[in-house]
Amino acid sequence: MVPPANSNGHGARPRSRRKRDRAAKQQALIIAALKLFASKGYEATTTREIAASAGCAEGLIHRYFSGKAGLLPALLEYRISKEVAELAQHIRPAHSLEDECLQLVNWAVEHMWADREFLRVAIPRALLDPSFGQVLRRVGPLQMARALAARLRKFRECRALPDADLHALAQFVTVMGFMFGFMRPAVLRQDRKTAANIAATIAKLLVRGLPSERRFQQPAHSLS
Amino acid sequence: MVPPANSNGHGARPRSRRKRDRAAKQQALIIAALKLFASKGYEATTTREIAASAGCAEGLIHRYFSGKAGLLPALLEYRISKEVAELAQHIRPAHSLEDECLQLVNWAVEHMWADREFLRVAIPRALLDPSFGQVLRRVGPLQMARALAARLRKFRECRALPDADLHALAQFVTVMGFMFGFMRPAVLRQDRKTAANIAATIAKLLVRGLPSERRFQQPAHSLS
Amino acid sequence: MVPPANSNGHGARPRSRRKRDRAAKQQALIIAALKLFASKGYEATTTREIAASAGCAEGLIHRYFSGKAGLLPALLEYRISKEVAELAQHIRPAHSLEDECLQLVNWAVEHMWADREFLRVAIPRALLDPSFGQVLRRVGPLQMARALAARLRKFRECRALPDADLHALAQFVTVMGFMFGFMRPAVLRQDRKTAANIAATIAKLLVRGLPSERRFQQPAHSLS
Amino acid sequence: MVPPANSNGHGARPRSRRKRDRAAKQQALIIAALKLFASKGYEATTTREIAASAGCAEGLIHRYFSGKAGLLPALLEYRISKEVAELAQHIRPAHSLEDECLQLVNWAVEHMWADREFLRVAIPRALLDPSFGQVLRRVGPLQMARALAARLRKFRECRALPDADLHALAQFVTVMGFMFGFMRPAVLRQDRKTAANIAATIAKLLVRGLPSERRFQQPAHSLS
DNA sequence: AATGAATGAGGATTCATTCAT
DNA sequence: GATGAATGAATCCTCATTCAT
Repeated sequence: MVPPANSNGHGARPRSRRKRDRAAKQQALIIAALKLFASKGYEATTTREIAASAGCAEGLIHRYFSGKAGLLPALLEYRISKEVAELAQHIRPAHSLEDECLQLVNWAVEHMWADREFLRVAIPRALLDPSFGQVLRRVGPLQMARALAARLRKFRECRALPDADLHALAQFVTVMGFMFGFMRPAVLRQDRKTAANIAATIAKLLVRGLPSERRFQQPAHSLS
Repeated sequence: MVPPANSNGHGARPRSRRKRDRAAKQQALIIAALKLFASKGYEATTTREIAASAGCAEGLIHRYFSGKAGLLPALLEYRISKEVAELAQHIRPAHSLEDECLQLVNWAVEHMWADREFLRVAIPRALLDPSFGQVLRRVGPLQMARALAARLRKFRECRALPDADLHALAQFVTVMGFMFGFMRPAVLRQDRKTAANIAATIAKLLVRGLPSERRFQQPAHSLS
Repeated sequence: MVPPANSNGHGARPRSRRKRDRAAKQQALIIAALKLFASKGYEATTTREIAASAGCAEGLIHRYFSGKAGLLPALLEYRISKEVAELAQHIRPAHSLEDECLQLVNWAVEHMWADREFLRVAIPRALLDPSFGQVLRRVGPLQMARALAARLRKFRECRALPDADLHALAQFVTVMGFMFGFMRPAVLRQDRKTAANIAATIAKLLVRGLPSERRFQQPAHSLS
Repeated sequence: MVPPANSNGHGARPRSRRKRDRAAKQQALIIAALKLFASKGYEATTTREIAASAGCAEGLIHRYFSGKAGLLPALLEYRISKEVAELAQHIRPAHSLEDECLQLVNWAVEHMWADREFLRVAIPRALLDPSFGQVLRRVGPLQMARALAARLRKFRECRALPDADLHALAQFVTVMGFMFGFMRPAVLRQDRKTAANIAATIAKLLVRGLPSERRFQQPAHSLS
């Protein structure tokens, strides 16, 4: 919905003050709003600041988004449009379910940290606006968990895992990502490394209980 | 900062009354602020509303807390003073580490839900004010994790558990509580029961990997 | 200022079309402005509304009338150009001065009511802009009174009437028209019929004192 | 409703900037608003100007009148509260109906002129707000006509006058007052003297047709 | 000490006007 | 010449804070 960057083919010339480039201005406003809302909060950010930071007129906020409030849904859409499905495609599957889990937790932690600006804006909004919260759940943890589950299901070890457990595992990953990639470092100001270590330690604790190829390979010794 | 309910064992009238009144009004203001901040957000709540809801004059907010902003630290302190150490004392230790973990996760979920009003106020604040975030970490997850670790250490099974793992376990419990007791139901509007179920499923997944008495008792069959 | 409907007898196409279009758009803008100013007031009407209602671009208001304010004089001129001298020509002279007066008062009441849209715009303007007021007086009551006086002078009864009285009589007619044709029904929301009746009753009161053919002819009987 | 001037008994001392005198401030605001609305129009007057002119804070306009718009009804009430019944009591009855009529027309002209500030505000409002127009009719011409009719009825000559005529006569007086005391001089910028003369001439025209003591008493000479 | 009336800085929004297309 | 997107000055109003009572 939010049009892509739209660089005008020409090298950015002195460019007279008045330009007509709706898409670019919209995006500039959204990005400026994201930055400002994230750092000072929605209420404390003035439309004037946003316009100044985006390099355009205050009035455009009202023309394009019909008011300051309209920037919030636009923000959500913008982020979704960028993110869709780039989820777990950037990392290669590990060789074992255990390693995959550990790797995914690490990835989730990084991912959430990378997304912290958006989360800083979205979470306070979700607290105030139930419908915003619901949408956020759908496009956030729900979507992510689905993608993760799809990835995990490919492992042979999972054959022995009930579906509910598999989904729980996926959720576990998102939860660890959110807590130790965002809440702890970005909200509670815990050292990022410390947070990541805790996440890894917890993940290791959990993977111990997962079905293991190694164990499958030595079924004779297996307990039952 | 917030005077306790009112000591002054003596029956001295005029002074005592004064003090009692003052303390009562302070508390009334704090409680009113908590309720209003939680439901409408800090910025959208006016000092007039708070005063009205607390049944006293607007000016008192400034006299007692030196402004609207001063209500936030007062809120934090008030909550701490109430909560200290009531942590895990209300539930009896389970008979096994496994059961204890499951039980604690359940408890943590309930606990966070019960605390949701405070969290609704505190989290957006922590996002905007780093020092608030740090304090919150100390009085929140950190304190809780310590208490939980102390509880867990009592279990014999933990002898085999490195200290880091034990702390990770404690953190795991707080994380599950926060996510499925607060974030999911209160922020992302997920059904509370659903959230609690996911928490329990994840917890079961994890406890499988924990050292177990049963397994210790039957070392012969144990895997390694 | 407002070009006439379009002269240019020749069939020259492109230029002529242009002119016609231009004139048509100007008139459309004026009419749209009249309607909107009359119903919502000058200030509450936006140039965008006017342009939309006239079916052309906002910018034209500035090109043709050099701004919103320029529509007001244009409005005045437009109305004058339409109205000039159609004054008392639509009704036939009565047989006596008395009847003529009554008839003219009725006519004036109707006339002012028919003109209410313009008056709704013009009067508030005259209140704010002295020069507008003066122009309005000249093209309104003054012109009308002159035309009425010319008409009345034709009656034989008026020979006995000083010129001042004759002019006063003409003014009386315009005043009654304005008050009971516009002010009472359009501004003070009095029932139109009621207003017209009062006007007629007052007029009858006045004509009693006028010189009368009958009385001159039959002075002996006069008193009865 | 609007409390009277309320001079505080003390001689106006240096008087610290901050005073608590609701009634006085309300009135000051109303008077400032009347003056400004009358001279620049309602829309062109800013709340800041009003506050400055009244010597108090802008916010009070919203506290007392709940917004700029609230000043209009307040204005109406204020004017009514002052005016009630002072109507025709300031002039002594004349000795004949004729003289009374002439005298009343003069008075009405003066009265409307004295009220021009209020009328300058009220009439544009009535044009935009039907209910304002209705109220205005009731408290303006209607009330005035009633008072005038009561006065006129006392004259013996009126015994011969049907009630409808008597009321028409009263209306005639108000109409002349409004037109030549307000519309002509204040709106159409006609010279005040000229306007008053026309009013007098018209009135003389009308009184000629009224029943007359003299004529009744000396019917024989009447015609002259 | 408590009250709440008064203050006025600061913000979102509207809209006439300009000007790139 | 016509269009309507962009501009930003100017407005009403809110609300934390002050302070007379």
